Amino acid sequence: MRLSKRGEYGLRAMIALAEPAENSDTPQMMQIKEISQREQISTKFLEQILLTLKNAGLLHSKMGVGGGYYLARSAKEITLGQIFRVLDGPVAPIKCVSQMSYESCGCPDEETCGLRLVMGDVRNAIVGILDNTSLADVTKRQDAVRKSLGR
Amino acid sequence: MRLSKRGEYGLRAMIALAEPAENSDTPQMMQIKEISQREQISTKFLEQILLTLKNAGLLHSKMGVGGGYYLARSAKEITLGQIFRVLDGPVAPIKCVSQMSYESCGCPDEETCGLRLVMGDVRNAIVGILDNTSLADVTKRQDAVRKSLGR
DNA sequence: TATATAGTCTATAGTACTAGTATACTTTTG
DNA sequence: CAAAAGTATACTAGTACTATAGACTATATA
Repeated sequence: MRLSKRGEYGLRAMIALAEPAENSDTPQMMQIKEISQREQISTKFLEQILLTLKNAGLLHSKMGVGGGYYLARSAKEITLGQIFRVLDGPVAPIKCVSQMSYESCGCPDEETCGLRLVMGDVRNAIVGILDNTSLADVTKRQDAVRKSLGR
Repeated sequence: MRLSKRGEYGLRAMIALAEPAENSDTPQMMQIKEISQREQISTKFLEQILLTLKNAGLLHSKMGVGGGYYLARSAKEITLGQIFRVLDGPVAPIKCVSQMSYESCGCPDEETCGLRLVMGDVRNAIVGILDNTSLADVTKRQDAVRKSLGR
């Protein structure tokens, strides 16, 4: 039940982009290098990931001097589920319970397959979290933890 | 967030072994071939999987004529989580939230890492299902579905 | 005790995926 | 025009996945 490195880095980068800048309430524009240094990610690998996210419509970018990446929509409107699916594919642990990309798993009787029933529950649990957590929710939660730690 | 074929086949086989035989309440002994035919799994691949499960103490076996595999404990005492971990390793989507095999994920500040907080929730949701669902629960549920379909 | 049955064990092979590297663009600003 | 910054592909080393093969060991029973 693993999140790939692409997924992990992509999610971390998106969260970083969602964090409000020092003196502003609006999400910031950041360069690949800034993010890769801050999150300890290979710059070249991160380039690919951000490009994928851009082509999927979750990020916008500006080329040239003073350019960088920024969120395509507000942090409230981008969920972790959207990001995850772009980078790691379907959320479902097994194809026969995937809503977005169903495929039969070849078991003798899908309707009464016990594994399918349970994995459906697992899918729903994961989707329930990822699709109902926005980037804004994440940064809010980070702030709450920081405050509770007195930082 | 994928279940491997090994995990899928292993879980399906264990569920099959947990299904009460026609005229008895006790779990049955089944041969590899029976299971592989019924569940449409390559026999040779299934051999390996059942062996792994046996070496992990979840199955017992009897060699020779009239032999086969049977559950090491009652279906009530074997959870899907136990089977999953033997075949697919840790349940956690990311190492830094794994209880059974924790490892730092190298992010700058683990304590306030938003991704870690959310993935912790995901882990708990999955574990909550897999560790609280026994093979007996699965077969019971299958029966309920069969009945509701009038079979 | 011979024989068929059934599980055990180890090796290996093809394929796909992962996690990057490398390189050569294109666009924008000053 | 030069430098900064993103775009686009191609490539690669390593690992994991999904098996397949073959020889071996234990058991029942005729």
